[in-house]
Amino acid sequence: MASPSDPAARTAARVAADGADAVHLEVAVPADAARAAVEAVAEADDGAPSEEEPLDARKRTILRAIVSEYVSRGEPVGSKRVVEVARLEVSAATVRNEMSALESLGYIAQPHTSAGRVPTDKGYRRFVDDLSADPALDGARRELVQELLGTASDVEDLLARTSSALSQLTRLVSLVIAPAVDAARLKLCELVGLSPGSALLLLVADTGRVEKRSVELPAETTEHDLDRVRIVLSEQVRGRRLGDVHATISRLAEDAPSELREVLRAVADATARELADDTVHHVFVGGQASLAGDEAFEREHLSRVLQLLEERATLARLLAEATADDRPTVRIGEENEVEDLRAASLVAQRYQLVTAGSLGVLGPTRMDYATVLATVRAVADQLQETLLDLSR
Amino acid sequence: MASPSDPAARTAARVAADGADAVHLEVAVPADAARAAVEAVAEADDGAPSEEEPLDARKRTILRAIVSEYVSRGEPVGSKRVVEVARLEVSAATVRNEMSALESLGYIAQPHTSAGRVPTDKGYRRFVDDLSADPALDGARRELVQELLGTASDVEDLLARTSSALSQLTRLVSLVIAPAVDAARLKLCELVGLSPGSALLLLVADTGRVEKRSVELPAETTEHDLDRVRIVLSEQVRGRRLGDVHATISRLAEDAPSELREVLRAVADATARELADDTVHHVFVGGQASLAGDEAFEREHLSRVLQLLEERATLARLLAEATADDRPTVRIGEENEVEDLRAASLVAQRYQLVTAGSLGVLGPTRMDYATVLATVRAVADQLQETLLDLSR
DNA sequence: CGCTGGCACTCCCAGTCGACGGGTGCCAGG
DNA sequence: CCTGGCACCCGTCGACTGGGAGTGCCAGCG
Repeated sequence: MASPSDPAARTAARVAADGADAVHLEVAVPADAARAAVEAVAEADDGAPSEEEPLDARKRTILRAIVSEYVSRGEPVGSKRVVEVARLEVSAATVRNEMSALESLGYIAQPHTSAGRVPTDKGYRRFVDDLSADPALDGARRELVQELLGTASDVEDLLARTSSALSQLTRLVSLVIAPAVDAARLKLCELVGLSPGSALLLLVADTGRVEKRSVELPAETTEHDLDRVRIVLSEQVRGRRLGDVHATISRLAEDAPSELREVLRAVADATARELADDTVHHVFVGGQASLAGDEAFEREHLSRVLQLLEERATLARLLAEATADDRPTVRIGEENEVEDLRAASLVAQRYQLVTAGSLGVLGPTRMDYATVLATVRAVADQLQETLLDLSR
Repeated sequence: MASPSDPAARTAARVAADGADAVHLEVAVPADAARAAVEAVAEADDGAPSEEEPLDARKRTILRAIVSEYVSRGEPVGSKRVVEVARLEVSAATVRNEMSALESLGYIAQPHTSAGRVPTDKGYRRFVDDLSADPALDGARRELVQELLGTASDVEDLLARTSSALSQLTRLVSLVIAPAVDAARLKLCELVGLSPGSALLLLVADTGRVEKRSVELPAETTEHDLDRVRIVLSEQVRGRRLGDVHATISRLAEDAPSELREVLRAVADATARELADDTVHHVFVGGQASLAGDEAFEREHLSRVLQLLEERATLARLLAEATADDRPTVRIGEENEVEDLRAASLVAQRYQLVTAGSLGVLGPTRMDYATVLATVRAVADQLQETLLDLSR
């Protein structure tokens, strides 16, 4: 599989090509088969990190087979198919008994009596927990990630491209939120007069992020006043944290000569809005189109999810909350608090810069968790690296 | 939102609500067939594309009734209903004859033999052309527009909110593109060192728009060099047009002392990308969710349209091209060159600032053109006014 | 005791049939 | 030129049916 003349181009072509009828995973299945064989013999009891009920090796194998088969085929999978795909040496009837057990444990369910089985949220959860610690992305894709994110003209552009890459690679909705800025140090604080009554306040952080706010100036403000304010600001604010700017300027206003006080107050007002609006504007969403193609979402439902994707503030909260620690997080179906996402899964990871931002993808619960996890990890790593490069 | 007694709002709500059980019809095929038939018989007016054939008053009334009834109800409308809704003093049979005539003229079509009639693209076109010159928005909505757009902290924020307002008011996909900047005058040109190897170039236009580009500095650049470059830039570039910046800085680089030349070249490089990326980043899209609710778009199709909405560059081109003159533009179905928009209509209008930007909405051909046109106009007007205020 | 093949059963799905009804086109008469 | 009447067309809906996939259970086997 790995001897191409032009690896990057080939991967790109493949990624582009198989979109039509979604054969998601090439990674997971063969790996599963191999691991299944081993565990069937060994049956080493797992360390049981959280409160998972013990599942014997064969049950685990069967569950794994059902999940990956259902993910790739999209149809309920029956006992016969399980035998084939998991290469089990037992009969379908035996598997049926096991499946019946798995069902009463809540890992799988049948859409209708006498249809095949489908993983439940709990089943997916178990599947994900049982995944090998860190699934790696295959070389070609990793190269593609590097190619897509290696260069960047500025942070914002980079994040936008990250989002685009993520959605292209996974064919899911991608979410990227910019690192919070309140801990970043200010490199520049500038006030630009646009017209007699108004000015623009510019704040540039050492991460390269630029915030701007228009300021309504008192009517009697002179050019000269403005110059003085500019100097004061530039001197006093530089080097401070963005989160402290409002307090700093407010204090300046109190101590300032009366003719400058009003102007400084206006500037302080402008910075008050800063932190509230802040993250909101910096959520990047890509690949909504993929949702429409997915049968998991009915019209009505689809519409609500798309609406959710437009509420940047909610999204930011959602993602931030899901990436509380450093490890990749998977929220499956009902595990999502948000009502509209009960049929969806979120795979997210944090990335570090000065402060952490996060990124992830959102898609139907029926997704190829192994590959998606690997991709999210790889993209997060690459993003972090490029960001580091950028502020090197 | 608007009060429920407000007729326009009621219409909008109804249109939005009954999407669920609307019939999907292929307008194109029967229309083509009909037109072919006509041309075979009549073969008189082949060469006249944009000229409207005369239509007697009753036919116009009937067409109008069919369009508005179909838009609000979503079902093919029969002769009997036309009589009711248009309050005609003739019998259904008579109307049937007229409808038959309208059909062979290509204004309406039947989805299947012996179903009611549905407007063709040509029918909508005629309907729109026959609309009273400028449909006004009712008071309540106009107030709402003002409320939504009256205040703004900066241009970008304003445009984002315009987009949101537009999609909420029309329940369609909204598109807003920022005014092109190359004619705007620069108020500030600043170079901020972020780390030894890199800096950030800031350009602020008198419209309040901020452009930023990161610049890779030559390794040997000193703090002092940077200060000198900063002064040169600040002096030489201020007041110029954004479109001329690249040329100006390139010239500066040639004339500069050798130790500054490389730095200025790097800055010039950064501004080269300016105009290309420019408009791309400043397209605001809102209300995608409304597409999902609409039966006019099949899954596959929906997905392609959503994808189109993510290609900002294409969108910008599309919209700019549609708003060549000052008047509101309506592109109905097949009138759109873009393949994926054959089932959609675009209603757009330009707004003026220093240079023109444009905004509009995109939705199924089956939309309430009168209300939508009025809304687009009102929003464009209000936006323009607020922008003017902002740079007063 | 666990595994197996066999078997009856359940239920979805796709296709067929027929009644129904809305809407049309045409025609003969005012 | 308009009208009521009438035959006809066709899509929709419900009922019915056969096929098929998958299950649960059971009796028998190693």
